[in-house]
Amino acid sequence: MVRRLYGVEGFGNEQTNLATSSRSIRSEIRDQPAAAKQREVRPRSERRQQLIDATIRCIAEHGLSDTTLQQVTREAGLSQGIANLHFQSKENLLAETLRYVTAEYNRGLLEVLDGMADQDLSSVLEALLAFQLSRGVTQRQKMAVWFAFYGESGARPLYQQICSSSDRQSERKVEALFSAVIAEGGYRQLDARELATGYLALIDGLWLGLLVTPRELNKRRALGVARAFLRQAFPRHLS
Amino acid sequence: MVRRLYGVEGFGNEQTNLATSSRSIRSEIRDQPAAAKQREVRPRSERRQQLIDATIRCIAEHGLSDTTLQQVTREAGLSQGIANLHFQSKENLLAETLRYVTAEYNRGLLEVLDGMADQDLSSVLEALLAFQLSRGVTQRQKMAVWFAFYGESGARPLYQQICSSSDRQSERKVEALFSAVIAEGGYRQLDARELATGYLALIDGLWLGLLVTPRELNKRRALGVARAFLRQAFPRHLS
DNA sequence: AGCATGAATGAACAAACATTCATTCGTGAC
DNA sequence: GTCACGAATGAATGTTTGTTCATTCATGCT
Repeated sequence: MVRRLYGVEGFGNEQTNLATSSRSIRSEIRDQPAAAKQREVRPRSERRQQLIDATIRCIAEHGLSDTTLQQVTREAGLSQGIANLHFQSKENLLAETLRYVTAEYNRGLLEVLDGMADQDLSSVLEALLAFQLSRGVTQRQKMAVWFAFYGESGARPLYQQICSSSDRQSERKVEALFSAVIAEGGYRQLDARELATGYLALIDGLWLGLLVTPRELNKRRALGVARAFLRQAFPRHLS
Repeated sequence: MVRRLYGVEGFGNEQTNLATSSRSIRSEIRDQPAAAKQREVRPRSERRQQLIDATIRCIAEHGLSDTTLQQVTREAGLSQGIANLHFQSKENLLAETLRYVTAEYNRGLLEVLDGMADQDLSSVLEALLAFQLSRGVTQRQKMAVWFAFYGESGARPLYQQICSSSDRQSERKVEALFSAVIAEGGYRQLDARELATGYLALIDGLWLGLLVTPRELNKRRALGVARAFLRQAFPRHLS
């Protein structure tokens, strides 16, 4: 529409085609032999996931501030406008990326806690520790994304909303587990809610340490610290 | 230099002056009566601090991604180019802001721990808790800045370096305090370093909770959780 | 085989950005 | 009072960015 103000229709086309072919010729000379870029049609959900994955990689590598749509679409091996096509706006792509990362984490947590309903509580506690400090959860790429959004959430209500609903969900699950452990172990003096808040804050802090000071804190030490916390609370449930 | 390529000297000046005065006239009509903005000369250090303070407010309000030099200089009530004049680049201004915030925190921590060297250890522990969850440290403005940089530090070596050197400093101080408490209380089974790592991670996690989920976690509850952690570890030092 | 659909492309655009620098003007020395 | 210094200003600049949309083309239906 706006472009119509400048350049007649037929001429516009010729101009575009000329520019395109001269560009192709130049790339053939400087880059690989033309790269034979072929257009591929894929279902919407697949494209969206492809773009979310690329966004995660870009945030981890360049930070949230320096992540651009051009980087994301290049990382995904797709064209400029495709992010807007599938997500309408950059803002929306970022929000969906945050939603995806938090949902993935909560799904994993649910699997651990609900999938072990028949096991003894000591094993569930160990499984919880193992999951929260597992390779998948603590990989730099994921933590970088997580905390990039946390950092912005102070100023962005939408991010804050997504993060806090995720937090509430996991806190409830952990609190329920701790309640069961307290009942079984007869740890009369403990408050399940307070303990869950403390444990999850400790885990958040350890993740932050793994991200920011990897020299000082590695996964093994973090696991030791977290286990010590649970052992102090539930001495009869952890070795 | 580049501007010289375009527009002759005398003409350029006239153009500039014209644009300026027509703008002033328009603002006089729409805004306050000309506002009489007067130029003030102040020492370099004062201007730098003024800009750092404005940067903190901008990051807290708009987030690190959306903080621009125009916002910062407007917030400071100064002109466009002054940030570059005193900090060379935006990148440098942000780094100096992070340095300032971390230094301020570490100075406060030092005052508490070294200033109470003559007091009994129970009081020092209480003072530590009180400081880390004090009004000054936990105000949204400061925490927002803190975590905004933490979030980006995964991708920015400079931020990571500043944050981690600050962390190391405070960890050493707290570890020394815990060592003394362990010796005095005869808590044989405890490892001061592991406990300090855990305690500081817990505090980080609580700060994050205060920032992201203020509905779920307020300062009083956070203080309760942190005190419970220390009471579990040092029962004979905390009520 | 031909056609209609809409996914994919990428050049163009407007807005926003950090940075530069000629100019202005407050300030202290004489 | 005059002068020189340099802090402060803000218009101009070039670049980068998100977004738009005319065009291209793969795909499945008839």
